[in-house]
Amino acid sequence: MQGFFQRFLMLYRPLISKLNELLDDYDLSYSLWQVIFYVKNNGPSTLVDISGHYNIEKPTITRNVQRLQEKLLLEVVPGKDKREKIIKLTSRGEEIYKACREKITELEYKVMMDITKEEQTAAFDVLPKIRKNLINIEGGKHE
Amino acid sequence: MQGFFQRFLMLYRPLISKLNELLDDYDLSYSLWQVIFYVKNNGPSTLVDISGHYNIEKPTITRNVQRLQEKLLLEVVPGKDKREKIIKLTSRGEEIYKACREKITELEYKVMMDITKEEQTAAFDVLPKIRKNLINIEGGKHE
DNA sequence: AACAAATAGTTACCTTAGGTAACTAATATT
DNA sequence: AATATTAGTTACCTAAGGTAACTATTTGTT
Repeated sequence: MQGFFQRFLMLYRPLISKLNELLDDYDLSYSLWQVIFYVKNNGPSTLVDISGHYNIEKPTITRNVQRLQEKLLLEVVPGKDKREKIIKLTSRGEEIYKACREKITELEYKVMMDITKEEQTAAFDVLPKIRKNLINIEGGKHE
Repeated sequence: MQGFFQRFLMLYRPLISKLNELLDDYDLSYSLWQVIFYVKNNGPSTLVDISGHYNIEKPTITRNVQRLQEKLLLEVVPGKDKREKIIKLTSRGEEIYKACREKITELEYKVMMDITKEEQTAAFDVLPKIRKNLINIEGGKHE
């Protein structure tokens, strides 16, 4: 399947910029959206949870959480373990989540219009498999 | 097909970092590789060709071409139209291309091992369709 | 209980990959 | 000939991420 990565990566830039454009209406970017998305779908979380899930370093998440706090979309409460901070959506955060979720789903729908259900499903299933394989190979760094 | 973008973007970071790791052995990064790849597959090209193909602004391509020239992988000759510069692979560039191409194909193979031929093909075909749809929607900027 | 090791989060600073505005030189258009 | 467009460049900016080194708390170990 030579050329798969090429095709994959040719989609990345148009997609991320379309999403950023869409999210810009809510004063967000995809990297901020990811945090909201995680907290919405996994419940109140720590920084380490989010960092681990996306494989993004803690300082980056710290910054993004801080920015979302300033926008009043997240609130942070101390955990029982006093080192931890528990990150939650505010009600404003919930609203924005819903609005963005709808817009994104709508875009997903539009962009898939002319693609058969079977192909959609295949692609949908393939992506996480590739990811898993890639991560398993990846002895590169963590040895 | 809600969640497709999410799955897509969860693959991006591991993939690009794996590729950068691989290309680092040849003192390249994916953004430099893209230029080599284009010139190899489309023949001697101008900066505008490359910029247009990847939808990346000219200054970025200028820089990447300059870096590849320093590495002696590309050479640049003036075009008939004297505004243009024609960008070609050097023989060293051809060699590096071949070596990287092999490594990348090998990785593509590994990462697809446990995926049926049908699913592979479906995913392979779907990606450019989505890209096309996305770009057609995208009145966002160029109006 | 006391102390060493690990963990959560932060701060300061760096890197990569890209973009914008404004320019020069050359070619096309009127 | 004068004007507009195009190819490429330069200087400067931005977004998104990383690393190293730090503090404050747990957790484990003796």
